This record gives sequence, structure tokens and C-alpha cells, in this order.
Amino acid sequence: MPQRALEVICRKLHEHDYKLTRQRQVILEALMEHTACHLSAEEIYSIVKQRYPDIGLATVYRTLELLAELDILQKMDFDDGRSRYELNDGAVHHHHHLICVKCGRVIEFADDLLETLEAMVSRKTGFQVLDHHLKFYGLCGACRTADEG
Amino acid sequence: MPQRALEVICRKLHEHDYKLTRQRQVILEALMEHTACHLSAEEIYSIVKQRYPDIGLATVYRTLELLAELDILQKMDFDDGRSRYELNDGAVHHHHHLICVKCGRVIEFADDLLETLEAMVSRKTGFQVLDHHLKFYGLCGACRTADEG
DNA sequence: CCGGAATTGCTGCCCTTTCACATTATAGGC
DNA sequence: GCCTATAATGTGAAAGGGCAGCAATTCCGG
Repeated sequence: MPQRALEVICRKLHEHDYKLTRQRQVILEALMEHTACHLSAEEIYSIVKQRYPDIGLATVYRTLELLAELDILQKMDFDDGRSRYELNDGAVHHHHHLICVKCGRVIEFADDLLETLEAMVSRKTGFQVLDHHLKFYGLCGACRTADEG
Repeated sequence: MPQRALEVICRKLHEHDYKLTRQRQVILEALMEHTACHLSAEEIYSIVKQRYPDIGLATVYRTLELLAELDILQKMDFDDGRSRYELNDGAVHHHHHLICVKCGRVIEFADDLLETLEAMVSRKTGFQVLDHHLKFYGLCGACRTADEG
């Protein structure tokens, strides 16, 4: 994530008449320093609190909701009872997530490759696909070899 | 869902040394009478309560968890703040879900068609895929025509 | 630098889900 | 068919994530 991305995001906020507060900046910085981490709101809160101790948890939630609305980040669910967040990289479609059912690790899989299926969905049902979330459950390489050994 | 399916499920419970209580039977019957409904725990609770008024909500949750563990039903998340449940039809892979971002309707899409992608995941990452959840977000046919009109 | 409007922090609440524990019901052996 | 060990249940309460309301503060165009 290039440093310039922060400017781009700030401009996007501005375009939608949202103010650029220090809290929002700090939250964005924290997210940019922890890409591919799938942070929860509480985790983001504790990171941000080190740099800005007066921030409130509700502000973190409100900011995350706002950023998701502007497509700046993505709210995700890995079935662990809380939402997790990840900055978008600008691509139209996201990568997929591989969730290990044994150790709980979450691995990313870059290729999208759902165009064919999306086209078929649209043709068969009349549903216009705008986005998708695909999660694979299974055993990661480490747990697989641990099982065999 | 054939009526015989209940027997099959009961046998499966028995094989795993789980007792066949009246509560579990009633919950299973309710699920079989409401297939393709994506019921929440609370909805199942209120349906079951009509036929068995003394049942407790915790029992519903415990039973659903048990049935999910035995692969008898599937726990799903449609981002509405609660889990939803659906009996499995015996197929190895499930259908996908199309979620309309405007009216919230959930539509099912029967074709699976992820074998190629799963094979690629396995080849590229060493991750052994056991299951997957795929959700498409977009506009259903009705909302699409409403937009255009 | 001012003023109005957006934003924040705090607090407490809502909601779903789960826990603890006393009570009850089930299934296998006799 | 009955008895007993043991699993399962119901109740009530509480955990935990997430969010609403409100007074106080901060931002930013003019």
C-alpha cells in the first residue's frame, strides 16, 4: 500500500463532504500499517489508542462503517463472532479467503476467476452481480502435514 | 425433503451416541417443514414453541449447533446480525446465495461449478479444500426493473 | 478568525448467543 | 417393564459485539 494512497482516500472523503478528522486519519494510518491482517474493530481500537489515547471505541466503529460505505475498506466475517476489516487495494474484485478449520489461520488467494460463474448467475436468474464473497474451508498445508505425520 | 429423511437423521444421531429427545425431533420436523427458508434461531424457536411450548431457547441453540456439527444442517450468515440455518440435502457441495443489496432477499443458485477453482487453490497453496461458502451481492430482477422504470 | 454543522466520547442499551446448575428424560441392561 | 447412569433440558442471567443518544468539541468555508 503506497503512502500516496492516504491522500487519495482523504480526497475521497472530501468529495463526499466528510470531514478529515485526526481520528479518521489515525485509523486509516493504522489500517495501512497492518494490511493483510484482518483486524477486528477492537484490535484497531487498541492499536489506535496507543497513538491517540483519547479516541473512543464508538468512533472506531463509526469510521469503519463510513469507510466500508465508501468502498475504502471491506467488512468481512470469518465466523469468529466479530467483524474484521481490510483496506481495499483498488481492484474491482477481491481475493478469496482460505480458512483453516483446524488452526483458524486465514490465507488469501489472489485469483478471482468467477466471471464465468457470475455471467451464468446473471443469465439464469436475472440477478445483477455487483460483488461477491468466497470463503474456502479446509486444511492449510501445515495442518495437513501435521495430520499425516 | 422426503419424510424418510427424519429416520436417516435420527439414525445418524444414534450412531454418534446422541439421544433422541422429543425436543430434537420437534426442531427437526420444523426444519423439514420450512426448507429453503433460511430460518434464524429465534424463528425456529417460535415455530417449535407452538408445538412444544415448554422448550427453551438454549435448547434450540444447542440442537442447531449439534446438527451443524453432524453436517445435518448448515449455519449461514447473511450479514443481518444473526445466524441462519438450512437443512443439508445430502449433496457434497451446497448451492450459492444471491443477496439483493436493495431489498435483502436471498435467492439460491443451484449450480456449484467451483471444482476448477478449488483444484487451483489446492495446487497453488497446498490448502485442502473441504467446503466453501459463496455469496453474490447485487440487485435481484425485481429491484433491477424497479431501478430502470 | 467565526459560526454552523459535522464529529466525537461517553454511557448505557440492545441483541444474539452462551453459561451454570438444578431438574428431568433417555436408553441400555436386567 | 423397571432402574439407573448419564446426557439433555429449562431457567435465568450474563457475556460480548455493536450501536444510539446527547452534550461537548472540532472542523472548515467564508
